[in-house]
Amino acid sequence: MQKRSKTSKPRARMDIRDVAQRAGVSISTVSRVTNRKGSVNREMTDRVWRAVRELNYQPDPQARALVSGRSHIIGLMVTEITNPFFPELIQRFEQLAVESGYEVLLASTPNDPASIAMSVRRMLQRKVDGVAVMMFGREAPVLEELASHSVPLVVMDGAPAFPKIDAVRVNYDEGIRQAVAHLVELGHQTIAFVSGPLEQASARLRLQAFEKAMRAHHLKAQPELMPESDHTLEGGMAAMTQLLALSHPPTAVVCSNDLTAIGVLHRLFEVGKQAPADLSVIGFDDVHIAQFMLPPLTTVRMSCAQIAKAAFATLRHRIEPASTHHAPPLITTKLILRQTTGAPYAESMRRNPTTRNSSRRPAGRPQ
Amino acid sequence: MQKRSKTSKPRARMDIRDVAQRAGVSISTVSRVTNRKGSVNREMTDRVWRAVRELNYQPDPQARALVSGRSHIIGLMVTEITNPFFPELIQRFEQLAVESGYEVLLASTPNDPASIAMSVRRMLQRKVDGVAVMMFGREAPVLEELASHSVPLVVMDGAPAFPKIDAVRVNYDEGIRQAVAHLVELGHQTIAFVSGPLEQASARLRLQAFEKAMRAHHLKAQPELMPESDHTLEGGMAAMTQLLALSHPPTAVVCSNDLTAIGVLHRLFEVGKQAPADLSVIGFDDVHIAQFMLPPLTTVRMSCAQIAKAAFATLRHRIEPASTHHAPPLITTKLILRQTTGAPYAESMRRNPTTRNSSRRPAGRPQ
DNA sequence: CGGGTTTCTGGAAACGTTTTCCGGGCCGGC
DNA sequence: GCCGGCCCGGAAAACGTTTCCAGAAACCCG
Repeated sequence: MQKRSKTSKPRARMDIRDVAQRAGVSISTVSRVTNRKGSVNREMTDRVWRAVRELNYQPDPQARALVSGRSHIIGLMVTEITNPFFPELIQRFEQLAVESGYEVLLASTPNDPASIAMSVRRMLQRKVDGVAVMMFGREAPVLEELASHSVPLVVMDGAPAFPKIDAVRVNYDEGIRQAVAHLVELGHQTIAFVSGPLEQASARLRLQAFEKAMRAHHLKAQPELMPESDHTLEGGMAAMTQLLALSHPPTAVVCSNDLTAIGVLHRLFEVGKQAPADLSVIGFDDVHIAQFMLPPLTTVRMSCAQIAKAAFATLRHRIEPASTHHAPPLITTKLILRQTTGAPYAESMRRNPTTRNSSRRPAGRPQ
Repeated sequence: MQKRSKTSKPRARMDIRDVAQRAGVSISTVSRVTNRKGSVNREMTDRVWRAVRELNYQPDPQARALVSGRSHIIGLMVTEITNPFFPELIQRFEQLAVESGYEVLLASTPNDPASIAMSVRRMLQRKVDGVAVMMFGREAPVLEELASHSVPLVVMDGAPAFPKIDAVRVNYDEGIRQAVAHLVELGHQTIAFVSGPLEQASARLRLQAFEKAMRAHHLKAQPELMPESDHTLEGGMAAMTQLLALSHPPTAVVCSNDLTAIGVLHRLFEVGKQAPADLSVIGFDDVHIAQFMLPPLTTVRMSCAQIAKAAFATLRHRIEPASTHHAPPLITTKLILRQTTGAPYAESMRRNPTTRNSSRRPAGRPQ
């Protein structure tokens, strides 16, 4: 105890011993009070809290983690950080984490297995309390390694649930069903779907939702109308190039995400055409910038706030089983009508420049 | 030593003691070897490394941090994570950090002082080795608090250098000069500038660069042609609404960032006009999506790779003065010509749809 | 050949917590 | 009134490192 007094210079940070001394109790008591573990006398509790306030004591997370084994850090693994959907998701997730006393360790890895493996090692090494995984395909090895160390895990993706791994579940069907129904109602028959990388579960699920919706309308989903892309702007352009080369090009395209849709619109522009007059385009995600496209992009909205909330809730429940936990809801999706969809073009209106401008407004506007 | 043997169950993680035992040396020696501090016999060094490999030993960062005081964590404070420029920056920065053995702790705070203060506290508590600050105005309090704890600090913003704080310096002048020159060459006389939030240093510097460029061309930068906006899509729209209401609206608009420019384009679309026929628009940043706008956005490019590199290099140099450090270069900016700029409309060409298309290519192409 | 200096090594003390263990006091029951 | 159990508080043992310190060995130079 007088060992402390040897250090002559005033230390910047307060110690648990300082608090104990000031409150006139032992350090064990201080620990018990601040962690709300074990029971201590009411009066002592007050004294301790007072001392904590007066000295502005903050326990050292490192020391705490060293002995307790819990770091109060949550790992966040992201690949496609370029996709504007993710920053929003990240921000929301981080906010929730902080509110619950966790820090967020970021790992924005490229999508190759080596980098991912490296990130996992880092997470393990830092002893994260849990990991949230945002969308990469081939997640199996990651999940396995983390799960084998029994690190709580949540994937924000409708991945088929591994035994010990939670997943945020999204109802892709509803939104995509609405999208296809909308197009059919406008009179479209040949509808294409530009899918994401099929190694990703979410991309597969979206594709399946599309196929299901098409079947529901007794339309054939032909393989050449369903190119596999990669959820990037460039990928969208490439896919559109493919579709334009077909002998019977589609009159409408549903895209697996907004970035793809924007790429499609861009390619369309490059060949001197535009939506919705020459092609109807529907995106997915409803990223913030979608409504600022020219024309504003019709898309299927998926609330990233909901996803972040569900993801964090399930993760937290795994980490602290005591915390209250209402089973997170199925994330909903729904069509947002804007201006990239309209009736399939008729020859009558195609080569008429005056109607082109007026055709910017889509034909039917339910809602 | 035989204390260890009491633990009967096999522990998952390897200890420094395991390594020492296996290599037949003391733990001090192991520490010295793995940290490359102090000098040890060549043969022993080999033995230690071999043991490390064989046991797959990874030191516990928590324990290491506890005693050494260095956490090997770098804080990353971001506000406008919605701005697509930042995800790219974040990813690059994180990658550099990881390559140098650091982790990145993310704090994506809203822009209010309370949240920022909270984030700073978290950083301080986790004993980050350094902090990189990405663009918020009113940074003074943060910087002061961190600096007072002598935490190395770098702001990615041309902020006027505080005494002890590094800043990545950007040459805004060059790119904006090119932008204005380009517009003047096309024949524009009344050129507007939609600025960012002037509490941000970077926004102020961009505005000043514009004013300087205008003066260089003997053009007046009138206040009503320089609305203050906020670097968001919505802000761009609002500013454009203002500009459209003027009795003598501008024929060209330079924007403080791409998001603003996209907002401007969108508002233009809403009133039935378009770039470049009715208005020339130039953005700033050259975010990836800019080239996918319809029409592709002419903008001033600022390399986020360069910024990330410079930021990390300066920060690292502060943290480990030993590390090699070439003074990071002034970040360059330059005009990227795309399709949102053209000659100011003349009545003769306005209502002529055929020339409209051909005017998409900007007239002059300096550079 | 000896003394001093340098190089190398191991032991042990720190770092700031949580947690276990134990003892003492108090209460109730017999 | 005595004993058992229960609550509460303190001492001390971890946790896994780095770092200080001291001693041994080797080396250099006179």
